[in-house]
Amino acid sequence: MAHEAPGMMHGTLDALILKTLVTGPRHGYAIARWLEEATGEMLTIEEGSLYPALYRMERKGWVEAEWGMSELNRRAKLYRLTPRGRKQLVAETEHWARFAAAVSKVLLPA
Amino acid sequence: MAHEAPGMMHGTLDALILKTLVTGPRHGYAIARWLEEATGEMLTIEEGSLYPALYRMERKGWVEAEWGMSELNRRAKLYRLTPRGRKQLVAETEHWARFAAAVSKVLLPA
DNA sequence: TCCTATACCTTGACACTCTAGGTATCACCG
DNA sequence: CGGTGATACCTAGAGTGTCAAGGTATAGGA
Repeated sequence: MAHEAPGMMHGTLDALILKTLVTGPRHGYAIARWLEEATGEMLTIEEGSLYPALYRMERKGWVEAEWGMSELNRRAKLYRLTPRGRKQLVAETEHWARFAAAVSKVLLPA
Repeated sequence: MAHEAPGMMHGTLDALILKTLVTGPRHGYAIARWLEEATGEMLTIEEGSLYPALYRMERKGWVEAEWGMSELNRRAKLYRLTPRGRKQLVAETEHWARFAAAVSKVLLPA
């Protein structure tokens, strides 16, 4: 649903996408569906954010793309995590944990 | 310190600033210092983000400014939370809690 | 006198997200 | 057969917020 404020995903999108790929290669559309499903529609990736993010991460060497077939036998571009992507995910996860803890400490009543 | 990645504050800055003001009026510089101190240097507000954020929130009616004196008896612009600012803080805090929970659920090991 | 801390301000670049369009294929249903 | 909705990808442009890097001014201490 994402009746959320625009820009809500800012900063965490890469990590979320990378995380989606740890269990194996996935195509873009599946990444978006999986994330929605996994968070009960709480988090939604707009396609206008998703694809640019994937290209960005491909340029950085965090993921690799290859044309293939989806589960429904349709043309799809499959993204696979690279070793560097794995390292990046670890780093971003750690950063998220510390950042979230700090913000929560300030924002949420003790 | 803020050896953090650029853009880290994205989205949460307003809420953090508003929260800083619940205990009473503060001037910009004090807001930045307080937040650093409260998070053990984990979160830092760059001045180039802080002041624009305050003007933004003033325009939106979340805070009100008034020239006065700092604790050190220096000219300082004191910001005070308005009722609308208080409401905004509640909303943003709730949003943060749900957002952080969703992201953590995906990112952090169960 | 010089330096540091206090306190505020602004410009411009940068990065990311989102809106809002678009293409093509396939399955299903009337 | 035509229409519709889901799948799957793509892109241009706008909007926005954050940041880097400059700047001003004053007060106090060395």
